[in-house]
Amino acid sequence: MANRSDTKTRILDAAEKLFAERGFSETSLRLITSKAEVNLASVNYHFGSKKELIRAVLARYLDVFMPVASARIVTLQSSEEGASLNDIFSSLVEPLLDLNQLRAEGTSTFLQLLGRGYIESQGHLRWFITTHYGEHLTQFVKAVADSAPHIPPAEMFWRLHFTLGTVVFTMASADALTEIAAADFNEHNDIEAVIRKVIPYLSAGVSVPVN
Amino acid sequence: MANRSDTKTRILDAAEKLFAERGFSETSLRLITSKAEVNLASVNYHFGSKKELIRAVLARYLDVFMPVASARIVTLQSSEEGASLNDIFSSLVEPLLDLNQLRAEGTSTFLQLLGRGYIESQGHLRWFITTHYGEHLTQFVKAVADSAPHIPPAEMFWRLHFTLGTVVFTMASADALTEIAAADFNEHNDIEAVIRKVIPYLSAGVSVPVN
DNA sequence: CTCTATTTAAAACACTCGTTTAAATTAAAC
DNA sequence: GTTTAATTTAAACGAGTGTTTTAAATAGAG
Repeated sequence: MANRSDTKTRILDAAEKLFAERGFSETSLRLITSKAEVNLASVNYHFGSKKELIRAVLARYLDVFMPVASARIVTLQSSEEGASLNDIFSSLVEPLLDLNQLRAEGTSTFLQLLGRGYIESQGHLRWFITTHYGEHLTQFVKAVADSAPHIPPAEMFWRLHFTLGTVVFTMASADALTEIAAADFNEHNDIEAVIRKVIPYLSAGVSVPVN
Repeated sequence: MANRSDTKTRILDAAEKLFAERGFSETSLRLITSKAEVNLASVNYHFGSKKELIRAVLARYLDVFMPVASARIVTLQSSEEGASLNDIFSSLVEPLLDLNQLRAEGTSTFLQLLGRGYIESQGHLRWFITTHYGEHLTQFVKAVADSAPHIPPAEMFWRLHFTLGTVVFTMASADALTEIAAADFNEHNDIEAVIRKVIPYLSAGVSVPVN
C-alpha cells in the first residue's frame, strides 16, 4: 500500500463536483482526472470502471445519509402518535443539511447527484440504490402512507413518484433556478431555502383527497 | 425536387420514437437512419445537424399544440369569472389528447419529448422553446397566477418549476411507471389516466397557502 | 539494503459519434 | 431526349470515448 494525498479521494472529489454540475454521461474520465490532477488510468485501477465510480460517488453520501434519515423517522413515529406529512418531510431536512459538514456544498451536491442519477441511468443506478438501501426506502414509504391513510396504496404510488419528480428535477436545476430567482425577484436563496419551499408543495399534493 | 415516400418524414417519425424512448444524446443518428431505412447522410442533408433535427421533432408537435392550448385558455378566461387551477390544467388535457389523432401515441410521445428536452438540453432547446413559443408560455403563467392571487409572484415562480418538474419527470418515465403500477396494483393506466391523476396533485401544491 | 507488491505513468487500442465529401442516381424542366 | 437540379449512396474523416497494456516509479516488509 502506497500513495500520496489519496488518489482515490481526489478522484471522488473531482468526480462528484463534475457529475453534479454536468451529469454523468456528459462528464468524461479525462475531464475528471485532469481536474483531480491524477492519471487517466487510475480511475480504472481504483474503481474498475466508470459505472462503479458513479456508484462509489453516490455511496459515499448515501452511506452517511440513509441511516441518519432512517433513525429520524423511527424516532418521529415512536414519539408522537400521528406524524404529519410535513413532519416526515421536514425530518429529512437536518440530515440533508448535515451533509454540508461532510463536505463543502455537500447538501446540494448530493441532491443534484440523486437527481442526475434518477434521470440519466437506465437501470444500473436504480438497481444499486434499491438493493443497497431498499429497507430505508420502504420504511420511508410506509411512514408516508401511514400519515395519509385516506390515500389508497395505488394512488400513493403515483403521488410519491410525482414527489420524486419534483425533488429530482428541482435539485438537478437548482443552481439555474436560484440564479433566475435572484435576477427576476431579487430573492437570494440557498439550498435550504429551496428545500423549505418545496416541502409544503409536496405535502399538499400527496395528501389532497382523491376526486 | 424529388423523393420517394418522403425521407424527411421517415426520419422525423423514427427520431421522435427513439428520442422519446431513450433520450436525445443516447440516440445516435445511425440508429435513427437504420430504423427509418434511409441513408445516414440524409439527416445532415435534410436537417443540417442533429440539433436541428431535435428541434424539428419538437416543433412538429409544438406548432400544433401551442395555438390550440392558448385558445383554450383564452376562452376559459373570457367565459367565466375566476377559473380554478384545476380548470386551467384540465383545459390542456383535450389539446394534449388530440395529439393522438396527429400520430399514434402522439400524446405520450410529445410529453416524453418535452420531458427529455427540459432534462437533457444544456440551453439550445430552452432557448428554442422560449423564443418560438414564449408568448403562449407567459400567457399560461399569467392565467395560473390570476387563479391563485394569494401566492406572491416569487413563490409562484418556484411552484411552477416544481410543477414542471413533476410533469416532466413523470412523463419521461411514464412507461416504466405504468408497468410497475400494472404489476404491483393490477392498475392498467394509459397516458390520459396518468394526466388525470397528476392534475389534482399539481393544483393542490401550487395553491397551498404559504407558511 | 533487497525484494516484493502496490501504485502511477504514458501510450495505444478499439470503438462510437456527428459530419463531410464525392460520386451515383433519380426526378424535374425545357 | 437532353440538360439541370435535387436527392441518395457509400466511404472516409476527425474527434472523442472508456478501457487495456506495458513499463516505470514508489513504498513497505524482512
